[in-house]
Amino acid sequence: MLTNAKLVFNKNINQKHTEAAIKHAEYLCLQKQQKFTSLRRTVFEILWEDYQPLGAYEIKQRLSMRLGKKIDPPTVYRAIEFFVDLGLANKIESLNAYIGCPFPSSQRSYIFLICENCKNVAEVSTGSVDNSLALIMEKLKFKLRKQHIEVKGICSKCSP
Amino acid sequence: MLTNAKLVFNKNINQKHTEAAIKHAEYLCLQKQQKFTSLRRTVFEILWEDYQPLGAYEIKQRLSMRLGKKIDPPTVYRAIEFFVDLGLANKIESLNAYIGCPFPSSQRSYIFLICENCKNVAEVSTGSVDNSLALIMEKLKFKLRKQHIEVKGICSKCSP
DNA sequence: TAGATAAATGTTATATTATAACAAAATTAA
DNA sequence: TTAATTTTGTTATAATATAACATTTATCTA
Ligand SMILES: [Zn+2]
Ligand SMILES: [Zn+2]
Ligand SMILES: [Zn+2]
Ligand SMILES: [Zn+2]
Repeated sequence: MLTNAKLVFNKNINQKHTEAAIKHAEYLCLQKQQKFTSLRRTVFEILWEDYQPLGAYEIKQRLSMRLGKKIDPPTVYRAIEFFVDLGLANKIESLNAYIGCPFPSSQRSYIFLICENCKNVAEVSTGSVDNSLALIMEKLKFKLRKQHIEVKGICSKCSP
Repeated sequence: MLTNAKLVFNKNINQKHTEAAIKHAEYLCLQKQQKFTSLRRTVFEILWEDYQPLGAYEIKQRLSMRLGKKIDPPTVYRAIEFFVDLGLANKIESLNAYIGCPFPSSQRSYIFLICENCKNVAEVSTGSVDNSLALIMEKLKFKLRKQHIEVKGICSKCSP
């Protein structure tokens, strides 16, 4: 029953979650003395608006729409980097895409489940894989700073 | 003691391993009715020559040197794709780089250990992480086709 | 508050990674 | 040998990302 894991599907993300994410971002920025500027807020909202991985240029386009002016790549990449550095967003490497992090305060790491059929991405936070990994890293005397797990296959909704 | 894991460091890769990898590639191509052409062989050798992740354009340059003529990107990407599809090479997503696979026939999957200091990459094949992952995927009814794990930190040689 | 300092954003240009589309050559099949 | 298939060559371009410097905005200090 996944008692030791948390799963986040995009369909389950709603206005409430988004608002909570924004609140959390505001709080974290305050705590870390970082500025949650208007531009950054807008990018953050975009990252959450349908909770799907977005490419930088897709974000750029949406940002441009919202602000009613042309936006250049560095503007977007800077905002993305800001949130990734704070752990409030993640890059999905195999998609070159970015997504808000639903477990920003978790000490655990995440697994991204990428459905090759519907293209939806879910994110699961779990301790068991973390533990297995940590054990191996310890044996290898590898000081783990960051782990990144992406899984591709077919999600439950897409399989018969 | 890592009895249930195999680790491959680039320093431990030598001529013998490379030759074995080539033999295996030849065999697999024969088995799958794929052609291990001269061009592909050269790319394969490059992928193994110092067993470090190489970007496509680095491979392109080395290939160009070896063949003494200009090589265009599609030529390189095709060869890379050929080996990745056969499971004889892997892409390290966070580096946009490619590396020969030292466990081509393993049913297990791999973990890439990327040292942020010396930039070396090791590859470890282990069952325990696989099992943890498989368990979660089963619970989530996610049909796992492929998993990809990248770990960043400091390797044993670089830590005091 | 004025002026100095630092941080964020704007702007232009360019680097890096990857693929589309079509042509020619080489291999394999009929 | 001709036809079909696969591989490689070639040209052009798409997609992703960053460097460098200018301007604006926010923060600090005197
Ligand atoms: Zn990438
Ligand atoms: Zn996350
Ligand atoms: Zn699906
Ligand atoms: Zn190292």
